[in-house]
Amino acid sequence: MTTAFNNAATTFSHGGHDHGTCVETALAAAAGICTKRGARLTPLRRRVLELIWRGHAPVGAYDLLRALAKKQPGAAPPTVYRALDFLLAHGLVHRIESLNAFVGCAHPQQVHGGQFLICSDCGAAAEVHDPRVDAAISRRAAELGFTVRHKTVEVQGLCAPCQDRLQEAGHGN
Amino acid sequence: MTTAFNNAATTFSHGGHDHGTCVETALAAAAGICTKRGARLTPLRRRVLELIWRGHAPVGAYDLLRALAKKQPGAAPPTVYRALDFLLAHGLVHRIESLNAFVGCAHPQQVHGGQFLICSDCGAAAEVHDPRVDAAISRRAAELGFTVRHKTVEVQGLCAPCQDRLQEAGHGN
DNA sequence: TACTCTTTTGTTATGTTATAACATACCTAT
DNA sequence: ATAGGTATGTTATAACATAACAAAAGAGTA
Repeated sequence: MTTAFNNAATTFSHGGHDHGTCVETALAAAAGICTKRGARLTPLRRRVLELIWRGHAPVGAYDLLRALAKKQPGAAPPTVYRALDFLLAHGLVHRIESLNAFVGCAHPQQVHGGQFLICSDCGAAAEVHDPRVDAAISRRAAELGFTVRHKTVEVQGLCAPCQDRLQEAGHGN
Repeated sequence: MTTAFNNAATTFSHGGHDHGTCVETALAAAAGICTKRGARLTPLRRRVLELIWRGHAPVGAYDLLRALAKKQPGAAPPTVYRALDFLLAHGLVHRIESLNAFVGCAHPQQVHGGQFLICSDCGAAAEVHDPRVDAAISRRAAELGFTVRHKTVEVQGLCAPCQDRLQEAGHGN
């Protein structure tokens, strides 16, 4: 299967794609995975996942909480953190360490560490899986006798559309 | 110059090295760099850097604050965060995003992003600079039209000594 | 020296992120 | 129906970080 959502081009396309498709695909995939594993994607967990998939920019736990609280007055920090724990454990979302925020996983079929390109301008985070990056890290760790449990790769910078736009804006100055 | 401190072997050597040398070397290097740049390594900043270099495990800002407060009753969060800002700006320490903590920089001569191997057992973080990792990330970003500003690479796992020790402990079970 | 400008530090308050601990409700299988 | 596990509600607090303004300390100059 080729997941059509959340590659770098889509992630950084700034509304130039049908985001409803991203959300639907992600929720359907999540439901399927949970069923297969006997895990329960409860309404609350599903709702949190849906809120995370509202955009391609990582979302903070308290942003989720505020959104959740609109329809669910009893919501408190543990409500959202417990849902996030579940989603993280099943590889349905990733935590972006450098932002203390969470983003939907583009490839939830198997749990994995992610590599992320994070645009400082539009805030979107694209998940990439470069085997060369992965291999280079694993190789270096092995050389040093270090056993890898989890890799975090987060690259801050500017996505192509934002570069273009900023350059445009610069012409007038 | 070859910096003898804080390579993976030293970092993960668990007291099997003269740590006083690490600290002295780091402080001397920091002093030299600041002088060269016309930056002021004030007693407070120097003290914070020294506290960070007490060990090879990343230290939280509030741990630093508690240590600082023993000899400096007026110390408050901004005291330590401002010192950290200075040290970060001059590349004398790194922030470990996945731990919200700070560690001394092994190669402060030029400001740079770091790659870290972080042992989940002993807590030590070794700074590595693998050009292949760096190149692989840059190459992938370039392919996607993404301009890199800062790379974060943090690998959680087990260092060699901890693996050995845990295996030893396992024999009895 | 006295003045002034800049940098650094002190101080108080608050914002933001995350978890502990215990109570309640809800499924599910016998 | 009921016991045992899983999920959620609820209150409180821990841990991490910054805003805003005041005071002090350094550096250059008249």
